[in-house]
Amino acid sequence: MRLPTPWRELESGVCSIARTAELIGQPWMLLVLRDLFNGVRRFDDLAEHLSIARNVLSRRLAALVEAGVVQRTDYREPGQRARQEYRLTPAGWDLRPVLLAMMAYGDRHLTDPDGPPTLVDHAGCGGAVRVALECEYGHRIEPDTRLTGTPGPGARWRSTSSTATG
Amino acid sequence: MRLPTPWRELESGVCSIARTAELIGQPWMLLVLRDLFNGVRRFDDLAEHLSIARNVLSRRLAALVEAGVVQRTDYREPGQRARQEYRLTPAGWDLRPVLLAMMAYGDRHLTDPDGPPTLVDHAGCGGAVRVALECEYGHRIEPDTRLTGTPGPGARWRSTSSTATG
DNA sequence: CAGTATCCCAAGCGATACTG
DNA sequence: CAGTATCGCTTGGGATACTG
Repeated sequence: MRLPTPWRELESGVCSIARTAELIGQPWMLLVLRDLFNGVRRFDDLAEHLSIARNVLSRRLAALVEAGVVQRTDYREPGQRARQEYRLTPAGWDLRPVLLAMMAYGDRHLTDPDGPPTLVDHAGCGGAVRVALECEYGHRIEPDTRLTGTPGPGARWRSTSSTATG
Repeated sequence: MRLPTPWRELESGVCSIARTAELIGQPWMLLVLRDLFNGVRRFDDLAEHLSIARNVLSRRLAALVEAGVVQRTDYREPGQRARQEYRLTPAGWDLRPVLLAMMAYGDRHLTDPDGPPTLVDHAGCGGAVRVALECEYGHRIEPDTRLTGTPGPGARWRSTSSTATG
């Protein structure tokens, strides 16, 4: 089915996916975030673990700080000299579902036959963590469940009959 | 806290996030996927709507096909000549949570004051769709809930005390 | 309409060297 | 240890032109 031109009205710039992609779609960004979620906090540790050029890492961290995803802080361990660390902000933690959804996809479709390299569990009870879609009325959304996209308050586009995502 | 060197054992190559990032982290990829989810299926429509160079789009679609995310099919509308279309495979639909999680982040943190540009609803009941984290025993995972990462069957790294993601 | 081929050019990665 | 500055050099995007 040929989509009507209204789609043209949906500028990439006012799309939440596009805006998020602008941030996390940069090279290295997702891996930097992965390491931050995993508790790596120091510049040199990130640089070494990722084997990323230091100037690139510097730019990426700056972008994360500017986006409010990461906070740079000075701290001092007792008896040691001052150091700096990069720590996710609450906004940063809101990216966790993105990473976990990516991990779920990779585990399912891109993994060696022996199985997933990493298991993530709920620290409280040890249960495996899943990413689930649901609607506000509590219905589970299965992979093939139909979704509809409609213009929201900040929209610059008109409605179409198309589905799935926006 | 200084992470111990075991982290070095976690090659990026055997990380599900890294592998998924290799696919969807390429420039344009996320926007191509967004349009595919939204029902855009024809080469020229994608090229025009995204304002992407045609050769780049060609490469991206090829990568998606090779990854098994998209299937290229010939079809013919009655009375029309044959056309081709790109359609998400079931594996492709498994990327929907990634896109929706990105959208949720963008809606919350990167949106203009007037609100989100697009609303996604459960087609059955009209309820707004949310991305939720939960553990296998049904506990909700809030943004700040602690998670633990441990080596899985396909791991090439040793355990650490670190948390959150793998 | 649906691509592929070719070219040019800039962005930006990586390496290295340098400062607090 | 934690970065910034400089500098090639390559990758790869964009425009254009060309085929089924």
